[in-house]
Amino acid sequence: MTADMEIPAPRRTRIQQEKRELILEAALEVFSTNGFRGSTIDQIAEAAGMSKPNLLYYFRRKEDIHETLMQRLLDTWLAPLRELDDIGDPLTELRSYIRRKLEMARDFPRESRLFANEILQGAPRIMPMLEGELKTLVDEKAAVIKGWMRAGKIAPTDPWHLIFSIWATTQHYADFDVQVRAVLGPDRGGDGRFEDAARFLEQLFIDGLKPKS
Amino acid sequence: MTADMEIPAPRRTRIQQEKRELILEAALEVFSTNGFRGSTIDQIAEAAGMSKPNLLYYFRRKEDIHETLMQRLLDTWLAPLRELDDIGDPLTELRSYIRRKLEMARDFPRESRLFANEILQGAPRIMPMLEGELKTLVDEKAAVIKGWMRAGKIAPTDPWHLIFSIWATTQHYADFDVQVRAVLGPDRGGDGRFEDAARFLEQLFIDGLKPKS
DNA sequence: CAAATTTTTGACCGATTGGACAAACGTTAG
DNA sequence: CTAACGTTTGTCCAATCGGTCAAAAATTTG
Repeated sequence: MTADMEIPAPRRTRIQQEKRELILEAALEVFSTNGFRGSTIDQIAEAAGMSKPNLLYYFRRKEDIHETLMQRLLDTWLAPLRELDDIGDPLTELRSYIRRKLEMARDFPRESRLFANEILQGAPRIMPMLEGELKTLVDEKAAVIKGWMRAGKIAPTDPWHLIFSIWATTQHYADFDVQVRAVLGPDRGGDGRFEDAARFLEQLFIDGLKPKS
Repeated sequence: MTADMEIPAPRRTRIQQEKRELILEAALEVFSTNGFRGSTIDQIAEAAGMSKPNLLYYFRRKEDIHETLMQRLLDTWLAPLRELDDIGDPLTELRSYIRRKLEMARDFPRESRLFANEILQGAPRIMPMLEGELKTLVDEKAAVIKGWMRAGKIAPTDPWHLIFSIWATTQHYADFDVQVRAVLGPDRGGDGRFEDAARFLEQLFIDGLKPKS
């Protein structure tokens, strides 16, 4: 595509695979909390329980780690949207999409923050993917949603901004978790906050704020 | 409070004030796009059109710039929420809050990204403010909103998560601007995207997605 | 066992970083 | 003019950074 693919190097040993996984796990932790430039190889090496030269034996450059991490992330990150399907009731379909995204924010907050960091800095490393793969997928799903609107199944509005609002509201609970917990306080900021959020978001997206009366 | 307040140094010259403003303006640009650790004093100095030692004559440490920037930010950042008032129609009041927040995302995207960067990294420098000033303000406004709900003016739901969702959806257009523009493409990603967003958000928050029928 | 190969490490390097400092420069007041 | 003060800069420094390298250690292979 835009550049030559990474050589599909034959990961020899299973041990080598495992060490690479170990490094990627440690790097996810470090990168997601400090950003790319804010993270050092030493930090990642220490988190992975090995020396810096040893880490560089498995990944030649710091960027290689980040790139590998980012490539994996994107697949799993877009999976929920890919599942959004034309079969079944539209409102139910959207409800489950919101729920899936919120579960991802709960279960994979580091991945969410890694992604947010990248976008915040102007997406220097994944811009082609945003304009290509991501845009294609969103356009496709926007068409599906537009179909639902034409069929009178959901209120007519802008499908793209609808998708943005789902991303924003759900990922907020991963990216801004510190703030959410600080504002909710010790009582309501516990594990229950995701269920509260799920309840609220469902109501917001389905019924809005206008009183029933 | 937690630490000794910054000494209210008597900013002597008006020229000195102006130079400090110049530096803060440049630092806002640099910090908001590279994060704190990703930014260098040299970058800020160059953006401000002066040499590094000269910059360090006005701010002794890199952290001082960031701290000053952050303190100013917080005041203006919470202003829209402070304006949320109990007088007037609740739905109208919420509508204007959303509009004001979206305008801030449009007009002050750098401030939004600076704040997002800080939160993403765990809010190491403003945690006390989140648990103190911010929580107090949000709790106060949540009480106002709860009053509206009890009066049947808006649908009963969780006021805290409502505020979160407004923050998330509006700031998304500043923090994830690159992604928004990439997905919308050249046609719809132009200046009109904020008006589209305003229209969509108003409908979402007032009526939700359920068809009128 | 021994040879070959893979893995790990200590030592090191050049570049960049935040910051210090004294000297030079400019401006203003007497 | 000149002394005092505020401003600017070139130079320097120690710490940290990403990354190299050769040699040691461990493991695999025959």
